Amino acid sequence: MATPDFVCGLDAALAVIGGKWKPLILFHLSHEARRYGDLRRAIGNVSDKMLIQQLKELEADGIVDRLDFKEIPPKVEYSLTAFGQTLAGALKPLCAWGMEHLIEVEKLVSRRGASKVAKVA
Amino acid sequence: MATPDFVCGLDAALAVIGGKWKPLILFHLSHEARRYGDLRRAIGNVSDKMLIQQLKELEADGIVDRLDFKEIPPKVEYSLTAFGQTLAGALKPLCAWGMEHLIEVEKLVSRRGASKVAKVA
DNA sequence: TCTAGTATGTACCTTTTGGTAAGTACCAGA
DNA sequence: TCTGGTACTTACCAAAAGGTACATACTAGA
Repeated sequence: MATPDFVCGLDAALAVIGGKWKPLILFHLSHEARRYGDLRRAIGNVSDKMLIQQLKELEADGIVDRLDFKEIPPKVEYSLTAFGQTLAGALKPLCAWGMEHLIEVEKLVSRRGASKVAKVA
Repeated sequence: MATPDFVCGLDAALAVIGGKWKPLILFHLSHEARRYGDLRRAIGNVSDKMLIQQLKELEADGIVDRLDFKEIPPKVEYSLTAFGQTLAGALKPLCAWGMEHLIEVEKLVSRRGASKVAKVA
């Protein structure tokens, strides 16, 4: 549907940061502006396609700024917009929660993975 | 992978509340315990399969409590665990952000939808 | 000249996710 | 007896998300 009916704002927020790499991007950009390749190395195991795609979406959503230096070889810097900063701020408590309960959550997730493996085997 | 490498806690949190209906469930249960059918009507357009599935996952993750009254006809109540409450608390700022920027986000999302429709047509 | 690095695009495929429709066991009320 | 409501399950299917591999245009350095 093109008319989203967000019930609790949470939906709205997740509509923006939903996507495997977006939280990471937000996280890494919240500290400072970064060049594309720099960002990719920081995140680690992202494919170019994914990173570019998510960056484009975040850019379209007004979360990140893309600064093209028009140089050869290409140089592009990504940073958070003011809007993106507010989002990053709202994300902090959740991030803190995740850090606080990291071990529990890791256990939970790996248990899920285990049961999935067991099903396959 | 069964060994998740959460970089920023955000990942961890999203691993738990990722899923189309989980935020809504958290939201509705954060106020009070609810019977299954009650919850389903509150959320609106969920299918039984989805709601049950997500509830099971949240239960397995120790986020919600399932209280089976062992009655016929069946009566089951769902509520947040203490752990779930902490998560709901951490979620509040994000929820507030979503509410605050609801109009912008709705515009963004419907724009995405529009371009998608345009592509199809 | 050949390789590597810059940022990005694109075609193709797999996995995951979400959704529909049906069925289960049981009881109450019309 | 037939319908509807309780909570839940299952089989099957469609759509979306994610991933791999390759291509681009250009330059610097070996």
